Amino acid sequence: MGKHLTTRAEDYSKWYNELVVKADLAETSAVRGCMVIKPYGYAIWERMQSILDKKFKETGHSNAYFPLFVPKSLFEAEEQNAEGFAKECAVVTHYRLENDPDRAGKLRVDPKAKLEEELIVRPTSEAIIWSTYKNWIQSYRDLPILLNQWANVVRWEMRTRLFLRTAEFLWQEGHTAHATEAEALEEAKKMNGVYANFVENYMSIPVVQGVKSAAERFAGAVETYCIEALMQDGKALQAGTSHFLGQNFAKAFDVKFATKEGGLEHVWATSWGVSTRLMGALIMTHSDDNGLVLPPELAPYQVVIVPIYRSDEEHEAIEKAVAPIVAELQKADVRVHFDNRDTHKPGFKFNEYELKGVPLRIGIGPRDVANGTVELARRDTLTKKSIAQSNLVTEITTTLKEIQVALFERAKTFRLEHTTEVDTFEEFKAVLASKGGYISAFWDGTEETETAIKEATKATIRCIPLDKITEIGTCVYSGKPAMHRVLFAKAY
RNA sequence: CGGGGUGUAGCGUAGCCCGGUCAUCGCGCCUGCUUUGGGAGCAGGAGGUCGCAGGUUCGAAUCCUGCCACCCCGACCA
Repeated sequence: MGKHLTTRAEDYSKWYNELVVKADLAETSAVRGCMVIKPYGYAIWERMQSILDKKFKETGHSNAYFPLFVPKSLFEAEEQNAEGFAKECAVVTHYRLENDPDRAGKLRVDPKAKLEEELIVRPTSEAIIWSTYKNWIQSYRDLPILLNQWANVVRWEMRTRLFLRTAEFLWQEGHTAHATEAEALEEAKKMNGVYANFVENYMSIPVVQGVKSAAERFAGAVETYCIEALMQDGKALQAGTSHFLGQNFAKAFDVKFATKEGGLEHVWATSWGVSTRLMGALIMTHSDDNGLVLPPELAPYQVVIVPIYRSDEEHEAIEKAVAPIVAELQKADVRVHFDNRDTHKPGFKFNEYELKGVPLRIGIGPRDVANGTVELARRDTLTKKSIAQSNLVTEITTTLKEIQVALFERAKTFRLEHTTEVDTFEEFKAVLASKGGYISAFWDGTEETETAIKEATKATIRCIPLDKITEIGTCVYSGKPAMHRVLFAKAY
């Protein structure tokens, strides 16, 4: 068993933190709970951003940007939302510093510069955006509004973890306004589907699409759709959410529109988001004891070329052989990197790129130059084979596609093996304690039962799957009638 | 904010109980030579207010007090 495959939280956590740092993705910063995303980690995030951004545009959305600060009066307008985030807000109370009269060379907050009204650093932007939409919407002709923003938000969490939960994180948040309930509901479902498609096809992470129980729902939402992923330690991770907000925000911010028929109605809303937390999901889903494993779609470099030589003559011959390979791969839109550094030995580079998860590695030395071959190594299977340079581009483009699918299938198999149907609470607890993962069980639909199970086991309802089968059963906890199974798990 | 743990070079650590050639070792870094198909070898070298502030003592990494930071578990949470 690899050391990464452990359900011991402490060990897994240590493995995860070390990997994030060693693979050069990110590190903790001196600022409480915050993270520095390093160039390599950010390059992966940029890949994710560009793919998602394209999908948003394809589905009719535009990008915009709204302020970081939300005046307290606006923030508290939608009460459920405000209450939900109240305990984790950073608050700006002053706007100026001055020299400290008691400590030379030091500064203090100028007590005279206290703000009339405090500014909340956005934990999410519904409030600031809906206070703006109020001015933009008068008629049904102004609808729908389909906007997205790439931004940072701040949630003052007690305990943080690189990528998974940081005090400040990067994300995108879509905020849409619609004339009808049906259209808004459709939008919320559609964007959840966009997320599922992205996470499965680009990140190679299988997800369950579902809706949240009332207790797990976004504060201020009528319905929360979500995608749920399963990590290698058997814990679930919410990978993205899409909320149908009903008319809650329109009512709170008094956003009405004149209908075609001459009536006046509140606008229907959605919001949806994914964050740098997806980086955490990526790391925890595919990595092994040798480091990160990146799906080709997201890898900043899909192929790295490592030259092996003794003499300058050999080096020159290799450079000459590599040049056309690089050109051809680039022509085929393969992201390739020729690591021609002479400061590190091949063996060092092999390990470095494995740690960084580069999907394919080409090794080329004097033997290959003589034979017209290269050595091609796969990161996901750690296998190597010798192939002819003439077949290289085809071989590589095909293999990259294979890896993309293989990673998904491997993760899906893992999920299947870690999804257990149980019918008694004894089984429920036993499975949770032994192998974790998803537990599919009948639930009577009440919050009391949900809470009782959470208190007894730490497991929560991850979602009510969209593809649930309606059948008559008895609740695993209360024994009361239940209509369908839901997924329970311990979660991040 | 509760419970537990840890702070010694860029990183990881030994020493702490029993105060005194005690600042250890490994990785990394620098120089030179030899190396280069899986994290190179040898030789030499640089790098530390032992988390911070007090106290006890002839003498403190070591004992005492206070503070700070980080990690894990809980509460909170994407």
